[in-house]
Amino acid sequence: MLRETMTDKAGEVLAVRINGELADLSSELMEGDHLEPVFWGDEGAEDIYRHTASHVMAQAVLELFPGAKLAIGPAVADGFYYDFDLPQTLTPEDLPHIEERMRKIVGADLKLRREVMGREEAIAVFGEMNQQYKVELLEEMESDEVTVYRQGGFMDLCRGPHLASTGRLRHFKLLSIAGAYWRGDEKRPMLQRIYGTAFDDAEELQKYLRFREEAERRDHRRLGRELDLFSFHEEAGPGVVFYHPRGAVLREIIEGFLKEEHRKRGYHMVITPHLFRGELWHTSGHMDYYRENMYYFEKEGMEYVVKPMNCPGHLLIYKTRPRSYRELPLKYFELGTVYRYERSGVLHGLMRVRGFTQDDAHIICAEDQLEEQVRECLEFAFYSLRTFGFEDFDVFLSTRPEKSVGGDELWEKATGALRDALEDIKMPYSIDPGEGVFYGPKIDVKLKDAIGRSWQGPTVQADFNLPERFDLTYTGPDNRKHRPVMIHRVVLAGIERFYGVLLEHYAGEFPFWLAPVQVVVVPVADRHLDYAREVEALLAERGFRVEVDDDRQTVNMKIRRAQIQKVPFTFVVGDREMEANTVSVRDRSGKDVRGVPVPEVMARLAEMSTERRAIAEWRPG
RNA sequence: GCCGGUGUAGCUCAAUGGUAGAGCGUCCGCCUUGUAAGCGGUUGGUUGGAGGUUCGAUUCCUCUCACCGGCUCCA
Repeated sequence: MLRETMTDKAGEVLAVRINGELADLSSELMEGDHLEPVFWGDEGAEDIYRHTASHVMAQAVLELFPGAKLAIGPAVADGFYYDFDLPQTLTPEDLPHIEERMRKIVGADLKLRREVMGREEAIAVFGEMNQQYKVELLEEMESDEVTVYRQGGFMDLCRGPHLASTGRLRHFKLLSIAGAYWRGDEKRPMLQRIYGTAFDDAEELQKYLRFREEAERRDHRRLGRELDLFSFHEEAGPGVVFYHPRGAVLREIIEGFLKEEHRKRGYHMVITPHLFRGELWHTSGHMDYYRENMYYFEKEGMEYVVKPMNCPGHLLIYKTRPRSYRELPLKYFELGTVYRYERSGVLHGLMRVRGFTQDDAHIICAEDQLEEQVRECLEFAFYSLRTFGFEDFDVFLSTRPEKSVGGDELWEKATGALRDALEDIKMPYSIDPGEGVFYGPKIDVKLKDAIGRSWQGPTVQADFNLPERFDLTYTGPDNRKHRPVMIHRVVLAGIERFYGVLLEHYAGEFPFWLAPVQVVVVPVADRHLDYAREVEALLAERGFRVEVDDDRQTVNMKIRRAQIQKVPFTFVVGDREMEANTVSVRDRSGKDVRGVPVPEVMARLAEMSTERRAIAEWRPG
């Protein structure tokens, strides 16, 4: 029946949809069922394909390591994995062997057969096979019937659906081995996870593998070293960043942008200390809800905390005098450096550090101003991200977490305001249940970089709790005291992380306005050095970041060095240029234009710079 | 923090239970250079750290630190 329906493309059909539900190709049909074929590329097809690949891998592992116990093995975003409890530890050298065995299983073209089984029976069967993890899963299941899939001598507890046979699997690759806790719980046994990926199309697999190489090429840790931007030091401890001169320049540009844009929008810049008494953190609730992330110590019998957040400091400033409703919304902005303890295994270059600076602001306003303020924050955030070259975003609304302060009513009010603001600007979003901060719900913006990866970006958090804890008030038009609400928000968020994302986004090839070194002037021979210096001085006077490569090296070598350093423009100056007061402009793409008059060069560069244009090429014009 | 891996010159990487090596870089010469590597020489290491086994350890063992891939957590 199915065969006939699928006609000549039958060989390509991976599964079917019966009345909209994905199902095996071998499913039995009922009268009146609506049937759709599922091809590679259709929604859900990848998951089915990779899930089958994970079964084949499990079979291979079981054959190679007879004592293996199976945990779970789902399809994930870019592939699949399977967790095993093995009598021995795997090494990367094992992967090719497992792959080879997988190919054998694929070659044998084993049918995957679905079978419905009583839960008790399944517990007995898997118990017999010493598959205690499967037994544990079964014991927690609700329904009396479960499904298993068999292929050859291999059997796995599985909901399906699957490909019809192992022979249907075309292109796959095992990628890495990692540790993973049983059910993600660190109190449970550590299992060995094998990651892999699978595609029906060879070209797509190649594309994915190239994507991984590209990601490696863009790795900010590598670029940070190659471009001499920043470093980490074992003797200074992990998770704290040292910015080199060039790296500090880029950071200054980012911070300069932030200061300017905040000023334009009516924020007041403040500066608060890094070390406070513990008392303040008890008032704020951090000591109860954030303690495990904080650095604190005692001196002369007094408890001190290295600030993990900037909010309490800003509230102290608010409280220095009585406030009027006329002052609201009051917006305090700080490039606030905070320190948070992160478990040693989670640190990752600039993306996850222990000391970082946030572009942090706290907006204290009346309740009826909340929604508009949230909206302004979002607009500010999107404007900033676009300026830095990010165009694609995903937005999430995170609701009340388990550990939290404040009553239900406050949480509902705050969550409602965030939702309304999002709907107001017609920004599509999804809900992240329980992912809010302990003092309030939040909006998270994730940004997509040049190769499609998602990164945590701006957050906007509504907070009805801290104003209460700190007893914030303002005098209303009615001459009575009112309780303000506050917004915590960051635009680029942790500057370190944003810096890392930016580096990877551009693969170190920054647009002109962001490049740490914008121009290298290359004199052809010694006699052109003075002229090169003149050009350098002219550019530097206008605020451009320029260097002369005065090394006694060939022009080729000096150009090569500038190119490797990803400097946007190289100006070559020799006899002809010196004579005519011009430079020859070479951009990063390798294009060069000879004999451009210096005034023209200056004007063009100024344009690129002040407009913060996302380019660094010399276009004819 | 946990599981696994890695740690050799500034960088990329060799080597081996018996004197630790290459390329690039550094530095010094020569070359005076026209759009991605000119030539020659020179320098460079307590093999992450501490202990142990051994006649002898960079290699084997223990502890420790950092990093990498994950788990978990987050800006």
